[in-house]
Amino acid sequence: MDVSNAEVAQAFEDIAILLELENANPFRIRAYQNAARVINGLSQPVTDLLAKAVDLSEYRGIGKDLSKKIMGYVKTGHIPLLDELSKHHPKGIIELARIENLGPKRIQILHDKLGITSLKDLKSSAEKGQIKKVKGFGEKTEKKILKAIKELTAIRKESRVPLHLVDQIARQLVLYLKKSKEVRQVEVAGSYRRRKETVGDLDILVTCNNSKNIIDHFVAYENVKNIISKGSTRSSVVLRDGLHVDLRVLKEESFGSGLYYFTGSKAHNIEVRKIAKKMGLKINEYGVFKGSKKIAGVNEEEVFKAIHLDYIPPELRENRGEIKAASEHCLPNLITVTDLRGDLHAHTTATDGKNTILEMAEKARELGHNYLAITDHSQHVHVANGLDVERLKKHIKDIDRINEKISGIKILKGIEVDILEDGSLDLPNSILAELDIRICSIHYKLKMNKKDMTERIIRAMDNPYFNILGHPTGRLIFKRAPYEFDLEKVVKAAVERGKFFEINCRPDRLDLSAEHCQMVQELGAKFAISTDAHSTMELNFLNFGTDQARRGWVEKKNVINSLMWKELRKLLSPNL
DNA sequence: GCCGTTTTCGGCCCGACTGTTTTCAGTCG
Repeated sequence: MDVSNAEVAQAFEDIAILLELENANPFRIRAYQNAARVINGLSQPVTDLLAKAVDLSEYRGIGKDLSKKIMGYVKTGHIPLLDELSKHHPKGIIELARIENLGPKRIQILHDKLGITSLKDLKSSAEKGQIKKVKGFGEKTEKKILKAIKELTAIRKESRVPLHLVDQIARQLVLYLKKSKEVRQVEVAGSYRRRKETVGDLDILVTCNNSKNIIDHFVAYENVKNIISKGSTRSSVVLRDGLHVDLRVLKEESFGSGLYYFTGSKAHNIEVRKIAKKMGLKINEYGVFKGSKKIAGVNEEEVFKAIHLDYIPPELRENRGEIKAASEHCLPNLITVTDLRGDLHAHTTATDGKNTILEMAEKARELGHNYLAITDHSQHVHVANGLDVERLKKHIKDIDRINEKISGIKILKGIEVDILEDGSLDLPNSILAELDIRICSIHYKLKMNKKDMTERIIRAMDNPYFNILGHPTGRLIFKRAPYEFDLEKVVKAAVERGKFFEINCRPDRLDLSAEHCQMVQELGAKFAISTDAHSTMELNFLNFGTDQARRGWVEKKNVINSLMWKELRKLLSPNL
């Protein structure tokens, strides 16, 4: 059966909820939650791994039993334990756990006392005022439940927001917080700081002179829709656009340990705290402690040092091997945005871009680029006014002219040429030969079967003029799944043929994903981090792709646009 | 259910806030 990783993870999460309802061993429950997280973080579908006879129990957090359950699920579409648990509990009970502040204990109580087995039941009981009468519940809880139901049906649970949108919200909020005279340090932690492609909520940390005043200032922010909690060191609100924001007030001597703690990820933190414990240390948001003596906490560097680890950049903190690497002093030398010497994918008014070659060139020069590749669409992409041979010839001359006119930057003559259904390229080699760079992308016929799509891409790579596979998986965040193909096969073919993979910086693409970056690098291939800019403003996107690359452990030596044009040029010459 | 420099049994990260209590359980991150 074709079972996606998300489905396997969901099944394990459901099992965890149902086990909680049965008062099962809490560590057994956690094992299912852990495994769900591990599966969600895999770079390849479990179905592929199993097809290659990979032993899933090699992954930390998946043991013999769960590995067997996954195999069974892939084979039969069922997990007997889940089926069994589902028999004991009404169908609607799992969705109850999605209501805020409603956990397994309270769900069980509501079930026992009021016979509630679904969201619908919950809603009607709350409306009738029955819930507040149950021991342990009260007026406020009942109101909260009603509100949560309303919100859940309004926005569903898919409340993660793309990083680039959160970026803007976070910047504004940080500026607002800094307006208060009480504030000394402000830092956004959480998955935002780890630069995940989507963010669930914002965790903001501050140090200040007076914690009550800063929390009052925080909840008074004009975009706050409602206040969830407001204590002496912590407050939680929802902004008008639906984003949850937590503010935590820290003491200056604990800022580093607090920042570390709230940056996460949770899986990373748990692992590190286990290590600390083995060393006889305790690590929490207030510092690293030996007995009652605090030995670190002012900054993150100090925290890492205290537990004998090299400094781990936030983007790597996912418990995917970074802790071991840090203890063995072999963390990757991650690419940074300032390592990049130029941009290898941009469009102009010749096709579907908003700015001219000259405008794009000037902006790229302003950004300090050594080069900018102009890579407009090829003829098959009619909707984008793609270039045919004649128009491309003229385009090449136009670029030559701009190069004569402008100094301080090299404009590369390029194309984003379509990979056609049969694996041929959308323009003849005779014209491709006149270009400095060729990005090859798929824009149509996305729904081919896996085998055909894999062959289509590899056949394209057989063309000596093929340089870079553009937005390699075609996914659009929240909108479109990657097309089906065997990435591993394609990477191996690319390595043999000297072809490269784009890390497309557009916030709605971020293609390759972090997990894919890691896998592609491990197989020995190299990357181009490119904006795919359709306007001068979008030339600023480089940081989003770089964040993604860093999350995928990508090293500077494996990014071709970290080279100056003189060096890069050799890598792009056709292998005839 | 997972895991192993306490290694095949016996542990498993840690604290804040809320609401309902009158000392704490439940939930969350």
